[in-house]
Parts: sequence; structure tokens; C-alpha cells
Amino acid sequence: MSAAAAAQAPPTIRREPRWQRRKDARPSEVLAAALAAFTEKGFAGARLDDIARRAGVSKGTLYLYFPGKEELFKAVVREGLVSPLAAVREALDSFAGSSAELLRRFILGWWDLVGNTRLAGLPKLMIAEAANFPDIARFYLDEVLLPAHAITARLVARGVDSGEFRPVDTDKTAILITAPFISISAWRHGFDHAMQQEMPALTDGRALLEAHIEMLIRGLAAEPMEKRA
Amino acid sequence: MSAAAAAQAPPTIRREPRWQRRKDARPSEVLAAALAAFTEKGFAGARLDDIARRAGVSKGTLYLYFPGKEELFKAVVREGLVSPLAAVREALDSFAGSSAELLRRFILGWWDLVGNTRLAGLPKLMIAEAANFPDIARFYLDEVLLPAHAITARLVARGVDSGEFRPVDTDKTAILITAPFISISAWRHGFDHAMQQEMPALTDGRALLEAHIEMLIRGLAAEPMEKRA
Amino acid sequence: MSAAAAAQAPPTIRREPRWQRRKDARPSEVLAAALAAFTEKGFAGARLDDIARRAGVSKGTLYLYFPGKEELFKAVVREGLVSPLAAVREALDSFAGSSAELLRRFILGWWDLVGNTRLAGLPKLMIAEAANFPDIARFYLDEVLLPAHAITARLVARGVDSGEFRPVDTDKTAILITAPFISISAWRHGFDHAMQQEMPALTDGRALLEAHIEMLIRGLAAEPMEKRA
Amino acid sequence: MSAAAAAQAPPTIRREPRWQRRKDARPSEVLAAALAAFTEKGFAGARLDDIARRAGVSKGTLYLYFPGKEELFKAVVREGLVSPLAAVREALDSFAGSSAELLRRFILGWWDLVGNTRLAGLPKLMIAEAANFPDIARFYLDEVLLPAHAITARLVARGVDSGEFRPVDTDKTAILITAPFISISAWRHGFDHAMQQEMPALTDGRALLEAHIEMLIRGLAAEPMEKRA
DNA sequence: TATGAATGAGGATTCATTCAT
DNA sequence: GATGAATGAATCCTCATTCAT
Repeated sequence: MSAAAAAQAPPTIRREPRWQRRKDARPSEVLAAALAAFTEKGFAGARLDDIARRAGVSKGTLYLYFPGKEELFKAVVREGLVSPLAAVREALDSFAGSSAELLRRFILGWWDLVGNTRLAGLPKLMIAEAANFPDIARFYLDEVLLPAHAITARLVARGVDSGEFRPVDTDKTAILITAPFISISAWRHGFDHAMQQEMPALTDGRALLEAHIEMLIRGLAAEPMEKRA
Repeated sequence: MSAAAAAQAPPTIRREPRWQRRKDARPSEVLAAALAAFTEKGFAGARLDDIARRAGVSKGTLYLYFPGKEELFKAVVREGLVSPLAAVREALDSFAGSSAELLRRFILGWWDLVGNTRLAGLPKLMIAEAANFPDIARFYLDEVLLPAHAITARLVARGVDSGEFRPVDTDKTAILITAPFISISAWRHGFDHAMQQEMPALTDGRALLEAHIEMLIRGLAAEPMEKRA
Repeated sequence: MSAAAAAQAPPTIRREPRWQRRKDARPSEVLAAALAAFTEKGFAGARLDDIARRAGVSKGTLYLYFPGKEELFKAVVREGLVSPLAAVREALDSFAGSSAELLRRFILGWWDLVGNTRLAGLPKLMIAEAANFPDIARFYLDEVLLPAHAITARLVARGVDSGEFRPVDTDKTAILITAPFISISAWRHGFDHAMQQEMPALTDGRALLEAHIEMLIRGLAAEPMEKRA
Repeated sequence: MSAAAAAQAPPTIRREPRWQRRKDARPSEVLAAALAAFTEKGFAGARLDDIARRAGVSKGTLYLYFPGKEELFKAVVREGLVSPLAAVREALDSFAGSSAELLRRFILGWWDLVGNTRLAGLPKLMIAEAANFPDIARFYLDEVLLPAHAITARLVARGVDSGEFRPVDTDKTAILITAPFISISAWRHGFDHAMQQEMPALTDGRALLEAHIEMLIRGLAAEPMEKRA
């Protein structure tokens, strides 16, 4: 029938207006919708139906862009983590002030760029699904975790080398520095509303991080060492 | 009662031998299986079928012990975290030494009781599923998170009151104290194998926590205050 | 433990007190419980668990008395229909008054003996399940429906023969006489509460039957015939 | 239609041909299958699997059309009884003849539209399941029973007002008028085959209803009143 | 004889995936 | 390329039935 119609038909003008940029624009809308859905509901909980609706496309269209739910998930993580990491690294390398001040900027920078953003949902997502998606976990580890860790460790080493910080294990310290990032990311997604009233300390992420900075600077200070040691 | 009756009786029909442990032992096998399944697959991903098979019982039997999946999960949390928490609280209350030592015991105690255990998968689980299951999130918040936070905050207050710690915000500090617990729990489940080689600092949880303790004690020390303030 | 207790114990007296009459008494309790459950919930909706609890026995015991749910159901219907039919038949046969009065007694008698009783649940039950239980339907038809119909038809015939009623088809008339019995039985079980307010006419079964009698007597009256015909 | 359109049109992309009937035709096949299954097996006993197979669709497709079993059932009732009811109401309102004739048409109309149809299984169904599904019972009461009763009562009131019927209670009379509907619906489903031979009077529903009409008209006639009263 | 813990088949429902248009 | 109707495998849960004690 449609074959017949097509046969008799002069070349119809297919409604392209929207199409030209489809290949680029649509997938990115889908990815945005998927990021939202996955961070809100988790991998299993997110329904392709919802993602399609949010992205303004049909469910079938999803399969034009991605082979399936898993691949879509991986794409979301990959895409979402074209991270500000590089920028951060450069900013840190060119900084000339004290290491304490650098530490402060680093931590508050994370807050402004990630922690206080929708992006903070990604760590939660990775924590939740890493075991189920070894290859994406691998990717996340290589592209995000390890680089971020390296930057932080370098920051610590800088302070130690300059004598500003006491001699600490850079790896362990780096982990301790970023630990609250994870707590904050994790709790703020899922417990947010419930916690508003009952654990207000956690809701104000920035103030919490200020306290964290204070603790770190005191904990890392080189001078008191003489007295204690 | 029936035992007494049985005592005077001719050829008794006893049917308790097996029941006595059924009510206790079998459910605990189910709980163990459920803990494993939930931490491996997440709440939604864990299949009751699997849990039953792992526990060596039939699917229907699960429903003899627990009204449903959610209650089973709650039972796992209760058994795994709520009970230990009470024990911890008592141990802390009766401690007579310095607050620094108390802090050390608290942190390392967590490691021994939870962090180094399968139980460490539960926080990860909650992070992942809290948004999807508000009931469970509420339960976890009320039964685990808030009590644990209260204990930690009390510990901080103890140190501040005795003059051993500088005057800090107890809530924020409590959160900073437990932040690495969450990081450790989160990363060790899902990134474990991948991290073995590349971030060894995190794999040795106990050593990491020792560094954490060191940082905290320095960060909380009262004396340097005089100089700074 | 209990094994040890048993070991030391002299021969216990087994609690027989209730047992001697079990074979008779218990099944009847089960039947009563089952009647209630089936009429309330229907065959599929009634749970053996409930029936056992109501009867004060264990679920397993049910299987000592009846081979299964179906057989229990059949037994309930059979048992419940050791009906007052025979008594009714005799009462009608020995009645000496007018057929109109006899009709009145018959209808109101049904109300007192069945319609206003738990027994009224059985017709509903049969209506619901007759298709699923052909053999019990057969039994119900033979033991209840047909005999009841015969009695009613005989009553009509008596009136026609005496000239008190106009010459009607006794079978059809008998059915019309008993039709409201079924309506009442059916509606009062399941719509009772909902109807209390909105269809009060049906709730007062006796008043409704009085109106029915009035209609029947007028509809069957022999005299007006001459004028109309 | 779409063929014609296609003929004159430049090669349109039509995708209605199939949709047009999908939304209407497919669900109606499902409704037919569901009516059959429900009346045969009861609400609880009907399996969605069967309904789907009978309708020639997959189980999942059922959920495209109806949110679940209960809604499917309600749709069956709506389609089968609610719509016809409206038609009946209109027909009665515009009738100009005698109330006796109107009564006759009403009763025989029920026979043609419902009683002699598969639809007659629905009342039986409701009787059976009302107690288990209060939602559905409520729905049936509101959408079918009460409206049908109101129509019947209005019909009686019409006759009383015109002086054609004696002054009777319209509610009770309405119930008596419809009582045989229920008997017939109930018995014909489940006892049908058994009754063929032994209670032929009931099998010929139309003849039975003729007798019912005769009884009603005599029972309601106004004239004889003078003599009796 | 009586028990009730254990079983597992069966059914409603969800949702990722496919495919005709 | 885009659609969304259709599919059916997968999963939670129920409950009649069994059986060791």
C-alpha cells in the first residue's frame, strides 16, 4: 500500500526542518534526559519510556541512537564526565599562593563546579552501579577517579615539599580530602528532603566544606609537629 | 508448660526439637543470603528467587519469614546495622579514657564491625536506592543515620566539653568524622578489584583510617588554638 | 533441650479430652467456617488458611477431613442444603385455608427460614460457581431447585384447581413466585452495605415480599378475568 | 476513505489506516474476550493470559488498553450495560402509548438486549464477586443498578400518575419487575445445560417474561381496585 | 490424629526491545 | 529517520497442598 503510494508519487518533500541537526542535537537531549532519569532513579529504576518523553522523542528513537539501555547508561556517564578536571589541573598548576589557600580553592572549586550541580549525581550513580557495569567502572576509574586523585595528591605533595604541610602519605591524605565530596554527593541525592529538617548540617554543603578545610589545614600544619613530636 | 505436662506423661509426642531453631536459624540464613544479594545487585536488582536459592529455601518460604521484599531488606539493615549500633553506643558511654582515644576506638571499631565486613555494602545500597524507595530511606535515616550521627556528635561534644577538643560545631564535625566511612564503603564495593592495583591506599582501609584519626586529632586539638586564636 | 526433658520425664498424659468426638464435631465446625468463608468471598476468594483459623484447626487438619478445596466446597453445599424443604412440603400439604393464604405463608416462610438467614448465601454461591462445578450444580439442581420448584408449582396448581387462581402455566408461575427470592439472596450478599442508603426498598426484605404477595394475589385472581377477557 | 484521499493526494505519508481501528477495534476484541472469560470463570478465575489469547493479542497488549484487570472488567461492564442503559432510557422517555405497553416493551427489550445475550452473564458475575471487590461493586451499583432501578421506578410512576396503575410503592414494584431478570441471568449461566430437560419453563426466557408481563399488568391494574378495596 | 513449616506452580504486572508503517 | 503499538520474558507474590514430626 505505502509501497504503491510511493510508486505513483512524485518525490515528496519529507519534513526535514528538524532533521539536519538530529544526529547531534537529539542525542544530546536524550543524554540530558537520561542523566536526569538515571541519577534520580538509578539504572534499574529509570524507565526508557520516561527518558524518551523527557527528551521529546519516541521510545523507538532511543534505539536509533543507542543500542540499548546499558549503552545509553554508559554514554551518559562518559558524556557527563567530559569533566572540568583538565581546567582544574591547570588552575592548580599555575597557582602561586600558599598550599593552604590552594587547598581551600580546590575544595570550594569542587563545590561550585560539581558538588552543587546536577553532576554530583554521577558519583552516586557510579557507586550504585559500578559492580554491575565493570567496564564503565573501569572507564570511570581511569578517566575520573584516578586523575582526580592524582591532582589531589600532587596538591598535598606541593605543601609537604614546601614545608607548609607536615610529611604525610600523599595518597591517603588525598583520599581523606575528597572523602566528604562523596558523602555529600551521595546523601544529597535521595535523602535530601528527608534530611532538610533533621540533619541541617549536611544540607549546607559549602559551610560543611569550610569546616572540612579548617580541619585539614590544622591537621596538616607543619609547626605543631615540633611540639607533639 | 507443655514440657511440664510432658514430664508426667506417658509416651510424649514432642515436636519442638526442630521448631526451636527454625524460627531463629532459618531466617538468619535468609538474612545472610539477602545481604549478599542486595549488596551485589542493589535492591531492585536482587531477585527473591536468588535469595531463596542461596539460603537453601524455597521462594514461598521467604514469605513465611518476611512479608515482602521491602521488609526483608529492612530486616537485613536492622540485623546488620541497627543492632551493632546499640552495642557501640553502650561501649562509648562507658568509656573512661581521653576523647582522642575514644575517637580512635570509635573509628577503628567501625572498621572492624562494619567497614571490613559485608555489611559495608549496605550504605552503598542505601545511597543507590534511597531515591526510589522513600519508605526504606526513611527507615534507614531514622534507624541508622540519625542515631549514628547522634553518637558521633556526642563523642565530639564530650571532647569539647572536657577542653580536650577545640570548640567546634558538633554536627559538622560528626559528618566529617564519618565521611571516610562512606567513601570506603562505596568504593570497596564495585571498584574493589579494579582498585587493587591502582589505588592501593584505599584498599588498606585500616591504614587509611589510622591516617584519618591522626588528622582528626590534630585538627581537633585544643592547644594550638591559643596561638591561632 | 526438649529432648532432654522428654528423656527424664515419666509417661505424659496426652491431651485427648477433645479427641473422642473429633471425627464428628470438628468437621462440622470446619463446614460452618467454610460456609461463612465461601459465602463471603466466593470459591476462589476463600482462603483455606482463613477457614482453618475460623474453625480453630490447623490448615493441615482440613486435609484429614476433606481431600481438597473443591471437595470441601461441595461438602459445604451439600451439608448446607439439608434443607427445610421436606418440612415445608408437609406443612403445605396439610394446610386447609385459601390458596392465597397458603401462598402468603409459603413466601414469608421462605423469608424466615432461609432468606433472612445465613443460608441465603448458598444460592448466591451456587449462582457464582455452578459453571465451575457441574457435579455440585447437578446436585443442587436435583436436591434443591427441582424439589422447591415442584412444591411451588403444586401450590399454584392447587389454587388453579380450586378455581381461586386463574388458569396459568404452573411452571412459569412457580418461577415467577420464587424469582424475588433469588434477587434478595443475591443482592443482600455483597451489596448490602452499599445499598443500605441508596436502595432501602431492597434492604427490608420482608416488606418487599409483602408487596410481592399482593402483586401475585392480584395477578392470579380468577374473578377479574371475566371482565378483562 | 484513506484510499480515496491517497488517490487524489500527492504521496502523503499516511499512518492512520491502521491506527484508526487500532484504538477502537482491538480493544473491542479484547472486551469481547474478556466478557466471555469473566462470565465463564468469574472475575478472580478469569486469567489475563486466556483473555489475551482469545483476543488474539499478547498479555502485554492488554495493558496498553486497560490499566489492569479491574479496569478491564469495568470497561466490560460499561461497554455491555451502561451504554445500552442510556439507549433504553431514551427509548422509554419518548414513548407515547399506554404504560402497560411501555412495561411490555421494557421487559422484552431487556430480553432482546441483555437477557438473551452473553451480557446476561454480567449480573451473575456481579452477584458472585461484589463482596470481594468493593470498588467494582460500587461502580456497578452506581453505573448500572441504580440507574436501571430509577428507570424502572419512573416507568411505574408514569403508570400510577396516569391512573393506569393502582397506587403502589414505586421502589418495591420496580424491584419486583426486574427480579426475574436476575433469576434468568443467574440460572441460565451455569445451570443451562442441566436445566434444558428438567425445567424447560426457564429455558424459554421470552415466554417466561410474557407470563411475567401478564402477571404484572393484572397485578398493577387500577380498575379491579374499586371492587377489592 | 493434628500440626504448621515448607513448597512451588500459577497469575498479575512491568518494561526493554522490536518492527511495520 | 522516526514512530509507538505490540511483544513476552522476567519478577513479585499468593495459596493450595504436602509431609516430617
